[in-house]
Amino acid sequence: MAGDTGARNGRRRPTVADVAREAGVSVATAGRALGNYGRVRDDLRERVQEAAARLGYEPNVVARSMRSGGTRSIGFVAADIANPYFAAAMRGVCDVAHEEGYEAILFNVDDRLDVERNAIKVLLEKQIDGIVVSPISVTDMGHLRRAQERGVPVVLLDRTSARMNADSVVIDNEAAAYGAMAHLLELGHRRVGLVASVVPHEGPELVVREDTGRLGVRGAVRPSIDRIRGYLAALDAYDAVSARELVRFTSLDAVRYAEAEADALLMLAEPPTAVFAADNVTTQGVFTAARKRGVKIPTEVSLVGFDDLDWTALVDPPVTVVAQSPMDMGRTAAERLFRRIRGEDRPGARIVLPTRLEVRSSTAPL
Amino acid sequence: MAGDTGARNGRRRPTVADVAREAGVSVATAGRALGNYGRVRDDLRERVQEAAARLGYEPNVVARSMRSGGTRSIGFVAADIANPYFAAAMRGVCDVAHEEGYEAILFNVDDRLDVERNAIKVLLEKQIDGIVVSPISVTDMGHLRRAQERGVPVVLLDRTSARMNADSVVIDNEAAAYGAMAHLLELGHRRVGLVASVVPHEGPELVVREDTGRLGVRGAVRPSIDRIRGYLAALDAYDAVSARELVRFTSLDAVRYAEAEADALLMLAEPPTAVFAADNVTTQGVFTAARKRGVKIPTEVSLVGFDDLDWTALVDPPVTVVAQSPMDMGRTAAERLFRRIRGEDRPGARIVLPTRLEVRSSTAPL
DNA sequence: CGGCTGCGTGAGAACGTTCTCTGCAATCGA
DNA sequence: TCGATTGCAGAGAACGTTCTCACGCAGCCG
Repeated sequence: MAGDTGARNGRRRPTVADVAREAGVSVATAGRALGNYGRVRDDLRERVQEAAARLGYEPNVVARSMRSGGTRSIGFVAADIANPYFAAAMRGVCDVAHEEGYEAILFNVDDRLDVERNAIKVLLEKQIDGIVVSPISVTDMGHLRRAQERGVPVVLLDRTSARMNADSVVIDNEAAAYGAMAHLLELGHRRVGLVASVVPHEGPELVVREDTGRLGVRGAVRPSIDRIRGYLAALDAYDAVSARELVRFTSLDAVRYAEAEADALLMLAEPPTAVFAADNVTTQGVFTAARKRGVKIPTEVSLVGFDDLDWTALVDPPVTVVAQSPMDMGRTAAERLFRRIRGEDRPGARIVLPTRLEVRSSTAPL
Repeated sequence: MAGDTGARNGRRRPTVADVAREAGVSVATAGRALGNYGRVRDDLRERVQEAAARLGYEPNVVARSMRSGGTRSIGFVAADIANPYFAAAMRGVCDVAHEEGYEAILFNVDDRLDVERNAIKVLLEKQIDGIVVSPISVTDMGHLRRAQERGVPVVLLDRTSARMNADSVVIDNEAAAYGAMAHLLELGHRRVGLVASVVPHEGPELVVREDTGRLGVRGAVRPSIDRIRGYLAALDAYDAVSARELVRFTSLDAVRYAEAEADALLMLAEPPTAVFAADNVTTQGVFTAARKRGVKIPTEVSLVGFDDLDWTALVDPPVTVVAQSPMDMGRTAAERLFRRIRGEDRPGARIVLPTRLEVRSSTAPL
């Protein structure tokens, strides 16, 4: 039985030609009977199907793709599939693909633009029918545009880009952040810190506005930057402290950087009375930092996080978070993609899914 | 710009023939120059490559697969990709695949055997080169064996089956469970509950042994059953209470069932002083149930869980868990798969990766 | 100078499917 | 009864790549 674990054994897989010979008909007829196209007399169809069953015939999808040009598979490209956000999105994309009779091919790009470019290239070579991508950069998208020019539809997940005419599925990051901040500010907090993950070379630029002396932010339209924008807008609206030292950036990949930044924030001479963590990695970082330093939540510092992951409800105290639904986002993105694949051709739309502020016990009045 | 979002535009993608014509050589030569096989004179190779660049030629992988028979992609089939365990495993599989120049196609089967069978069928039709699968059933594996017979190697993840000659990558579930239990029993606990997820129709059968009156378990070699076995073995070794009412089964999909079972366990007239949760879903269920009922961990009940997920270290108290590394398991499985794909042909091996008992604060002396 | 070797090129087949086109036979209307 | 029409089978091309084979040419040796 040693030779049975997967080495090709001699017997060739039967093809349409084999079935045709077995059934005593032409290849064309066998093909029609098996592939359900054209017209075949009933008795012949049956004879062919019996022959196919006898030989254990299974169609060769590669050959089919070769003729048809389509592969009935789509690509999903994301920064890190082990991140619960993307895992859930992937799940949504996958489900819709299967409903449509398609398969999903997965690419992990680890926040590296060159890897993303290569992923798109490989997907195009594989003659994929469409791509759902959460692009690393929203400015450098030549590779995505090339896909479109090749006739392969692209849908952006969690990002929008002005440089591309494509559907995108996002949440209103600025409004969500504003809502989270409003909650803290209504509770009376006036000194609120921010910890946000940013992409190194596309990081936001914090500026001091000349007229008011308050902070502003410049940079492309990205989730993190929009959230920062919402944070600053809320500070302005409520006339709260707008200070550089209260704003902390980390890179997205590691929790421990987030934890270090959060720690520095909490240890300021004049520390914030509340913190808004702009994504799930920093949320975990702030929570951990506070616990390690023995800073009590919410009595000493209030916390609003981002993303309703399991743990945020399990910890003590449960964390108030901005909840979004990555699985729905994945589903929606895939649905839009299939509309394009079916030939719908209209200008790219920006689809905004709702968020919800899940108020729990990590926030309290000042 | 409305026509630019993905609809096929007239221009056909250039093929080797186009490049050959442009370079003024034969198709064969162009193919050799582009595909890096055979021998081509240097000046011709250059001319071809320039022509290819000029036309924007990109190889058609489908046509290549058609000739070669291989697709340079592998399939990954798992119950639920949104489950952190499988997401991490997927990550490992994906990484290795990319290192080897392969892609991974993902299938979610939602704990349904018919869906799994169909997934395997589709993967075979797609001429996939190999499959990593965490099969739902360890007895009904005809579909997996058929894949092997077709020459497609299969590696089992997190499961072993006596009915199949395939590599499998697992942990020693019985030993891991025994170790977790030994920890509790050494702390003096003698009345220890168990909550485990099982697959409905393949569930373990709990039996009372005639000689000793103590519990035994019958059933296929599955993670959950092996863990139950380890639990019972430890009870016997330490002469602890072996009682039916202390053993609770739930189905794998929902946390709330686990929570209900855990609740029933904690509310027994004579409740356990410690609980072993045999997987990550039940761990969360037990933790939540205890909190909702106000049962203090570890003072009123000690808890050992399974799987070192983020939240287990973040909650209060941090949970003692059996830690495994699904990402390594995914990597290892993929590595074995590629050895088979490269032609290695030897009897299937059972590869056991280590586990570690991560002792935290949810366990205390009786 | 003829045969041998080795290199590099081109023609053409092959992979397995689907689709187009031709042709045959039966049916129908005039 | 004849021509037009229809239904259906079969031959063969096409998809784009890779591989096999044959051939031409140069260099070498006997």
